[in-house]
Amino acid sequence: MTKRDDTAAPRTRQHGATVRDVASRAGVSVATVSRVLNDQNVVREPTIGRVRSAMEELNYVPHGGARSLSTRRTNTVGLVLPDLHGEFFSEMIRGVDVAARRQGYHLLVSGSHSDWNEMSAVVSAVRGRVDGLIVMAPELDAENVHTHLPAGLPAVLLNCYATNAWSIAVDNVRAARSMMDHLGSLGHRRIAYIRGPEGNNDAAERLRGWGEALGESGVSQEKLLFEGDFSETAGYGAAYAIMSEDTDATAIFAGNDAMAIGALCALRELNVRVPEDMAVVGFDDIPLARFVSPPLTTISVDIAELGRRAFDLVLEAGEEGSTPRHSIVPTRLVIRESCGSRPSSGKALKELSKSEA
Amino acid sequence: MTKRDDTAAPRTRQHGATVRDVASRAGVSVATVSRVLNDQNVVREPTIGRVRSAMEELNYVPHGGARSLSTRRTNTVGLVLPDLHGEFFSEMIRGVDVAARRQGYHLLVSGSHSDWNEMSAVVSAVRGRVDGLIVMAPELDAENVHTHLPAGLPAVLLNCYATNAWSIAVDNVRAARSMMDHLGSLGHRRIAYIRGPEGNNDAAERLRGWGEALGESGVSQEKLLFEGDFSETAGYGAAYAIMSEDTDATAIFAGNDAMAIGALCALRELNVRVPEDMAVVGFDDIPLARFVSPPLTTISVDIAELGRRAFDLVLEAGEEGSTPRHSIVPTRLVIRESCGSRPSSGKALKELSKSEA
DNA sequence: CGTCCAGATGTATACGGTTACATTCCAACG
DNA sequence: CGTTGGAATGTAACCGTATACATCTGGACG
Repeated sequence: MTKRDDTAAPRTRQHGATVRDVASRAGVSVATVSRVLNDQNVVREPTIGRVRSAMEELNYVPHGGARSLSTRRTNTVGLVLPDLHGEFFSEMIRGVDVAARRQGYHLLVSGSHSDWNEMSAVVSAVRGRVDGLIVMAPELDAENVHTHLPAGLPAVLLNCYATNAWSIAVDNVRAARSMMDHLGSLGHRRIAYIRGPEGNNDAAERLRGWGEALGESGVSQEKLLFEGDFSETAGYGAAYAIMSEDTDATAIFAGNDAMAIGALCALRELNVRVPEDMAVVGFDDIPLARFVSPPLTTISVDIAELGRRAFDLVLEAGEEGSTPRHSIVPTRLVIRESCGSRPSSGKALKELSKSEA
Repeated sequence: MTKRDDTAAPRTRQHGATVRDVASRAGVSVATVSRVLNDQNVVREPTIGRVRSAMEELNYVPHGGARSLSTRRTNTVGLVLPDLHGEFFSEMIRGVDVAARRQGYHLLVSGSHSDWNEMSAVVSAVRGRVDGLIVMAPELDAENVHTHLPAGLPAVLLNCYATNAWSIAVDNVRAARSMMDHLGSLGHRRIAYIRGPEGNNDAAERLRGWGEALGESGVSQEKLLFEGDFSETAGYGAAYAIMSEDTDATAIFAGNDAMAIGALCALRELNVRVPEDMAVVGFDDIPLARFVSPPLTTISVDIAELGRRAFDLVLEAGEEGSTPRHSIVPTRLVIRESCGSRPSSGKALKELSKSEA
């Protein structure tokens, strides 16, 4: 293999020009070209001009990958998700993207992982492509995720508490309790709960919030807890169960909006009026929530904000000598009509156009 | 600067082990390690074993960036979008992600670009980080986008026709015509249209489909075309205009579902029954479409499929000697109740649970 | 027993940048 | 006019991997 001749004209090739091409064209060294690129103010004006026009003429675009190898910084964060379906993930991606762009970072997204093996493979595959990772593995044991992450790669766990690891989560417990407070203030004491799937972190915490609040008001969980898996059909079935069993419940708290909407369907079929005969509330504030009848009282989670903060945490985790921190993002109680504390209006469009402003 | 000593034990550093560390530990050369990595079947079994266990012991993970620089392949595609809000982009990302993963590719996402300058900056910044690009620049002149893309980087334009450039688009014209056919078969002749924003490709093509079909049935567009910008409020306003002016329209075809839903709200306020007094149809089949009352007849676009195909096109565009091709993804007419060809049932849940199966 | 050959392994360069250190240049100063 | 010193620029060593080519190894063969 012949040694490369730097002074020759650019070789014909489909790949773009390099610093060396620019250097020889401008009659300077590669170092100078690099210095102009990263505009350190050490190059004299006339030289800068020569280099700039050489870059122009050759249509030079820096090679990000090569730069990364040299600087050991990719300016990219990875976002590893179990799935990409639905509003949650889309908002999450958007939040991270916004924060990343603001700091000049790129975003590498990877979704659709059914198990940790697949995730793990991806997590390995991105070494050298990202400076840090945001990982969401809701069904996995928090401590394990942490130890399975490549050492030295800053990582933030999403919706997942773990000692000795960076993480960020929605304040599910407090949110559930605030919903319980609200229902309590409306006079509800026996509040049935439709829980999310076993092993899901969010589900567990929301359940805990409900249970704690219920206990403090002196009501036993017995007969008030119903199985669910976050799907509409689960909520539908649970509502039927709640109405057919002897629960004395006056309100239904569903672990997420999808189940709440399923419950609403069931109650309508059973001719149970909402909220007059039974209050129904959900969790998540999905876009649909304001359109169902009656509009659903729920907990709003600013998911994009979650994404933004997660990104900031990754940067923080990447700083030398920083120690793991757990961040919690607050939620907001959204009172609509399904809980009975607000008169029915039936105008979804109003709220809709407001939210667009 | 001292020359690196390959035979020494791995230096302490926060960055992971390299091929050299593995090589010296296994008592072989870096070339052999590399060969084991890319398992070419040229290394003898005992050697493979030594290398493998050395990798294990050092917790070695290949450095993707370095590998890319060497092989000139990143196994990454870039997805450049104007925005990340909403179902469309989320599904698009999902579609591309699925297709990419299947082929062992990573996905670099970039959204939230307000103008072409921002996009252009990103497109440049990803040189050396991606093997190809999927670009959506709906408001930009197709020919221009193409010429502004870095030469030699395979790129596929989304929803954007351009001669001499790879592109893929939804078959808006045919879809709009099929909707018109359907309305025609229900006896509608004077069909009002609420258009999307100027300069938007989808909007223009859907409008064309409507106009052509209308013309062929001998009806003038005069008085039947209404302004809109794809927002609910625009549909809301347009419906008011349609009802107050002397149009004789028996059906409203909105350029997208959001406007159709806005129109439904307006008609309800005006006590116009849908579909008895006025048929309303949309375009896109957003999730909400089946939940509004009455459920909306619309055009379903398999956006994830669009994404998958776009990815395949990028790979094709990257092949040596391939010539630009334009791909079109088909749509599906979804008949619900708002057009009047189906009896009202009021059970959204049925369709919902079916779609989950 | 020397030769030859194929298969296994090693050496060194390239990928496209950045940057520590070396060198050059030139004006100011003794 | 020789020195000196700081600014501008050049040289070459890296970043971590892949791979063309060189070298080595050992068995088959004459």
